[in-house]
Amino acid sequence: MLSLKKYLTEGLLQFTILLSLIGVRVDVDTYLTSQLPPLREIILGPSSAYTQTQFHNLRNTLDGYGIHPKSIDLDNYFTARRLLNQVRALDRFQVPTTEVNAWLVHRDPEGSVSGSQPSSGLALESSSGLQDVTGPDNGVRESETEQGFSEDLEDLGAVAPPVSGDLTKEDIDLIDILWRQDIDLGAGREIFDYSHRQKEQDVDKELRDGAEQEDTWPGEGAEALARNLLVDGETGESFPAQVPGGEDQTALSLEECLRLLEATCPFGENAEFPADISSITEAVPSESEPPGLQNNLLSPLLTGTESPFDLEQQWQDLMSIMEMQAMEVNTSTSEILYNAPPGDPLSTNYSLAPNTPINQNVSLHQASLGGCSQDFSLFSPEVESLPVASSSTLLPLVPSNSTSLNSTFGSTNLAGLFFPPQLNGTANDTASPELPDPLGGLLDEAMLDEISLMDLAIEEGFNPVQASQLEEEFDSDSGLSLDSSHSPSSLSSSEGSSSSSSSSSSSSSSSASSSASSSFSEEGAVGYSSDSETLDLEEAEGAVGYQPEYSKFCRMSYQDPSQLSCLPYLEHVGHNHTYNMAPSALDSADLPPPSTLKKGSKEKQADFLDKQMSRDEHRARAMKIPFTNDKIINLPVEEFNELLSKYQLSEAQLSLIRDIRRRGKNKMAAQNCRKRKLDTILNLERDVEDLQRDKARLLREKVEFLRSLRQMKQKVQSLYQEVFGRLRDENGRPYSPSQYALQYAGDGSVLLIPRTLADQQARRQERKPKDRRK
DNA sequence: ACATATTGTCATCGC
DNA sequence: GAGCGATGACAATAT
Repeated sequence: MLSLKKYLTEGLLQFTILLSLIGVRVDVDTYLTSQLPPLREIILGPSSAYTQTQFHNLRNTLDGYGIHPKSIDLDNYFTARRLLNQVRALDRFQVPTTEVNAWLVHRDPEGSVSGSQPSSGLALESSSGLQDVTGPDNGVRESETEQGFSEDLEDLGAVAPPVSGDLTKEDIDLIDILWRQDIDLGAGREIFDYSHRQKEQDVDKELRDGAEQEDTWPGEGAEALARNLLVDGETGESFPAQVPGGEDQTALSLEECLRLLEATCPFGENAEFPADISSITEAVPSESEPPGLQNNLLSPLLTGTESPFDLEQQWQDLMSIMEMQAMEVNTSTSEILYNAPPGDPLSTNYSLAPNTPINQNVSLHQASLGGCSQDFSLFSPEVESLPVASSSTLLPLVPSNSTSLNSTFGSTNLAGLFFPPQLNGTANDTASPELPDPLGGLLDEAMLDEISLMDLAIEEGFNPVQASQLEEEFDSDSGLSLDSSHSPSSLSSSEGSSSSSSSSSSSSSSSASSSASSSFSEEGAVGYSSDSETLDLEEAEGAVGYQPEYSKFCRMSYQDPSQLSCLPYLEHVGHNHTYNMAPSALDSADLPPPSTLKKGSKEKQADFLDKQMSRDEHRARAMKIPFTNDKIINLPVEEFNELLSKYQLSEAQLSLIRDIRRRGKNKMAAQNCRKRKLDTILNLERDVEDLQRDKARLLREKVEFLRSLRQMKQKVQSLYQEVFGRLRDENGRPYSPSQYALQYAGDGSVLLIPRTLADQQARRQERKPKDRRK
């Protein structure tokens, strides 16, 4: 039964991977959810395990790199953040190629990083391309899948807050209890995400069908399965499965293939990732991929020929199509464009040759600068003298398409479009003022910016090839949702726990906390949870300070809420205040009874407690201050004065008490201040990330626009040349392009006018938009 | 022993 | 003006 199940699981997985490699999208979830519940159980495991997984993920995000109040490890935490940033940066432009290697390290099951971070590795993978193959985690996070790449990453690293934000305090407490139980049982963090859940899953499984203990952990998805890791049901250890025969090698080789694919295409789409390989796509047409979608970029021009449409709608269509294209087309955008499958509208209708100037199989540099030069040549006078040569590589358009041109460019002087004044490399200024070309200004600017775009790209360390490959990660809606999830919405969630810290400081709240990061929220709990951690029982007995804002951190504290229970009197400072406790308690603590066997230990305890006391506490005890420092510090002024009035205190005592109060308050203020400072830094860091992401996305969109613009212009040019070339005078001879030009009228008619007249109109129209700008 | 990080304290400012 | 919080700067302490 064991081998059968394992074989089935691994076989399915390998088959799925294989199918994915050749471009067939396999929606595992569909099968799992709808048809084969047993299969789902086999592969995914009991659903309860998910819950457990998520519970532990709360505490073990990045496998312990998330900040836990019990183990504040900012170094690890920031290391995790750096790793996260690196992973995120993979879809940013400035990422060097070497960082992709770091990504691969994550994937390595034997690697130290992934070995210690099973959960993070998995989620990273699931967001990187195996999502459809790896069912389990996907199932849990299905709703988040559309949030995009970084959203998943977000959930990984600093994610505890958003999750915890949805949890009730009881949930947190439960998590704490589970956590401590795990710790008490000697369970290391590394087993929380894997073995621990494995054990639970095994238990569930035994209860259900008496299954064997050894099984791969379904929650880890394809990766774990591919690793052939087995988990000892008792120890929780995971070890490589000894798969008889060559299965293991097969799995490894498949995984190697995946890695290779990711290395070459590290920003692959989740499901469509394999389908992006055009050759594979050609060999095995993908069912899921909309046919010819990537080439629908030009469809507005084509579809427009059949039905009248408004320009705005057309533009929106273009935008949406480009977005879809950006999502669908990945690293091999150019390949797909030029190795388009048969039946593709672009290739069939336009016979766009691979040598077409609109060569997208180039780097951004080529796409930009080349595009510029191309545009210049496109509208340079040589074109008109070489109509045949140009049109040979261009598209034979049916004359009826001219209506779309009319709709697209309005009353455009086509001659002006293609034979503009030399000073202006673009032809959009020729749009008539009566019916302004909606594309005109935009395109014009876009074309002008194209040059600077390249500079910008270079500045950014923008790898053009990567950029062209990256266009989808954040593009369109996914990118937007990403961004929104990063700043505004994630804010709300993360702030749910974190704003407690920053809200106490009213000044920096709105702006600084407006994009509070989840890390931030964790941070908020750090300083004080550590303090509360050092609290001993004696502190909980009453020598606690009033710290209303800190009480909000109780939820993040691992301590038993029954002890601290977020009471207003909560000592946040890790000091021992027992010196001012009731004489009886004080005696028992500080004055160990002599002549006992435990004298030594008592003394040690007293010394320990003595060391725990702060200087002010020592001073207070020396001055025999009759109440606790906490009262001195945290009582409201009225009560404080009332308290002072109850005792006959010397001037020295009063002075000391006031100093204690001042210092105590200042200490808390300093802690708040430092925490705020840290929060601000983290927020700024996050803002920078968001802005960089936005910038990259806008840059990609711009590249897309320019690309489509060039294509449209090329089509217009080819149409013009097609029409012009077919015109014959009364003697049956073609018109000379140097003497005549076509002018597009607003009513859809095309006029053949002398070149001089066309030039005059072009100049006139060129002036008017400029006047309008002034 | 040294470097670095953390924490406590003081001075000062502004509310 | 007292009280208090915020914060820079420095020192003490911890790691």
